[in-house]
Amino acid sequence: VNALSTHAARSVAPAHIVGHPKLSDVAALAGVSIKTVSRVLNDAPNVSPDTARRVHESITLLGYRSNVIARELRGGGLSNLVGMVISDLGNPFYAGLAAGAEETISEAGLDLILATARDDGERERALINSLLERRVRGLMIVPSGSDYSYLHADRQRGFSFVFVDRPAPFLDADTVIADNEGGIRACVGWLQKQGCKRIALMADLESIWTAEQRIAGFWTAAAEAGYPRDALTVISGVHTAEEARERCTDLLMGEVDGIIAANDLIALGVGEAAQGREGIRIISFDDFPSASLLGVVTLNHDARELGRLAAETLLARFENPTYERYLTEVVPVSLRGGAS
Amino acid sequence: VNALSTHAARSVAPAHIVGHPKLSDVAALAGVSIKTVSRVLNDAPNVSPDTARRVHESITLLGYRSNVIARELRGGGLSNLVGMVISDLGNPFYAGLAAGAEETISEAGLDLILATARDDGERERALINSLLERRVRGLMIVPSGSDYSYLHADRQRGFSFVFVDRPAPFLDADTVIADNEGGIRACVGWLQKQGCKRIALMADLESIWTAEQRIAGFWTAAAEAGYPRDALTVISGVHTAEEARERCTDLLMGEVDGIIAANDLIALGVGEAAQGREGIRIISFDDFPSASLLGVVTLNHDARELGRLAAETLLARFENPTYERYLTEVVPVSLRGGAS
DNA sequence: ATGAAAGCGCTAACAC
DNA sequence: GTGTTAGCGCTTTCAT
Repeated sequence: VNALSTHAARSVAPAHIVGHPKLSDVAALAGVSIKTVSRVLNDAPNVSPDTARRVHESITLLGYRSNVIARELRGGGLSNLVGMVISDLGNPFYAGLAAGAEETISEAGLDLILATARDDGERERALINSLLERRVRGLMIVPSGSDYSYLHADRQRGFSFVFVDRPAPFLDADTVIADNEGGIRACVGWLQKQGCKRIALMADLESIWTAEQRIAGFWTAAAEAGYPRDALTVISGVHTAEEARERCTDLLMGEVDGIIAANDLIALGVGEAAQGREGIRIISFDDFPSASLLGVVTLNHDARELGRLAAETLLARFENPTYERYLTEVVPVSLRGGAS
Repeated sequence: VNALSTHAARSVAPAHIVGHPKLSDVAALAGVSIKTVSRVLNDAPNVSPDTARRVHESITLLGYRSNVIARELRGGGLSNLVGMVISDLGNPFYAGLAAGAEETISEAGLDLILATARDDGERERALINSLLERRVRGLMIVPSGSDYSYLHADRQRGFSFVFVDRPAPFLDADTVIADNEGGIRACVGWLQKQGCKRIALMADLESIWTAEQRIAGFWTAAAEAGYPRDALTVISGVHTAEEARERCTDLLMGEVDGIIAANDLIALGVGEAAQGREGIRIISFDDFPSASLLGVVTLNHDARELGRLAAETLLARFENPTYERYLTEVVPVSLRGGAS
């Protein structure tokens, strides 16, 4: 798919030109020069009230709409668009991320342009390039790719990137991630406190950084907690709620008495599969709406909040685009509802 | 909030200029004219292989990125951006709508720019105007406003709009909506078949068109089905799952034995409140992930599908922007899993 | 095979 | 208070 690539729009019918009136049309109708119209539009001083009125009349009469493309070009090239690349809007976690980011971005008077990479590194790269060509003001990315060195020059040049949820391999840039290891440690701790003897982690594709981190964290935390190796199970490569439910039956057959769901989708599947089963504890890394209903305990890992934080980090970076210290914010996560 | 309005970006720090190299920089380095570079970029004929190579080298050396803003301006003004205005990304229904639309739009080689109006008519109007000023190719709107006559001129001019989920008051334009009345009739029918004697509808704010439609449909369908007026309850103004849960306790106290949730959020709240209660049937207009788990039956009202359909309608409209017949597609909804 | 000039719609600098 | 000129980065005539 070459979506979003430079000339991608060719695949769609040629744009029938929409006849927007321009400054000169307004000027002609009002009997003034285009500069005067421009002044009126920008409430610049030195316009006689009478002229201003005439211009305004012509504007509404013609249905004139200022052309941001032209203004931005003239103004030096940077748009007030901010790009965001996520993997999938259908996933509540990423939708929440986008919602939080959009909120903060629009409060700052900027617009968000959203694209979904579907965990496809190739597609993601095309999307990012296209966004860059559109001269967006900055970019928030939930990386799906494996090498971001191609963005080095842009970053050096003062273009602002923030990577969210996962760091960018081979690129030093601002990053906002959750404390995956700490979160998993909290999960393990909670299960242990509940008296679980044999515990399992179910995680997404290991190619996804967060999954890999959480798996690694699980081994470490479980060992530290004193669980013997043969009391531990890890099931990975689970990408949908449906798959989670299916893979879960194996666990439930076994002697596992505690399960950690590494994300919301998995928690949904595991929660459903374990409905009505006694003596099995379930905890989810991500927070999600129907968790309590399913009897699933969660961490306070909130997508919307993460999105807001990412956007704030980007806005902060705008103030100092070429400052060479890139920061990685690690958002702590703990059991929802506070301590213990 | 004047987010997305013409000069909104002023609220953020002035853009430090990101020094993107331009065509002339590449040309200078390669020792050719800018026209030649342009030719290479557009794989135009009549460029000697040797020159092409030199140009390509310069491009990568400088990290040149073509400027879409400039190209679009030159090319006549229409971008390959498609705008979408929804009420809230945090609501799974709208997120699904956006996901479906994004999929279809990006398959057509266009990009989606997403904005959220938060059910605020004022904000929505500002967003739409801003998108229009950015010369997006077309616009998909889930309307929150009460009067769209201000878009009349743009539509006449050949600008493409598609309204989704709700029609646009005072504007004749392409529209994609669900069969709200038919859906509610199916809900009532199902409850009746289950033997429910006293049924209730819980709906969103009546100011929202879909809520109002579903309420009206409820009265009609229930009457047709032979329910006496005093066997019917309507609770409206319920905007979140939390509210739905709270308002539900009243119903559960009463003799109601069948509840229709007019949307997914309400279904979630009602479903939770009714957990473990015997002898009460619940059916939801919207389909949603954990429905079966909650013991909630749903219609096959799928947001993603609706989003795809909206995008397809827009793409079709692009082919014939000034064709004066605007169509309203009413998507039928029925009990999920087929008949009866 | 390559280049010079004009212009997309707008705004900034300087006239008047 | 108002108009003229130039130019943002690019593509499109039209020359050469």
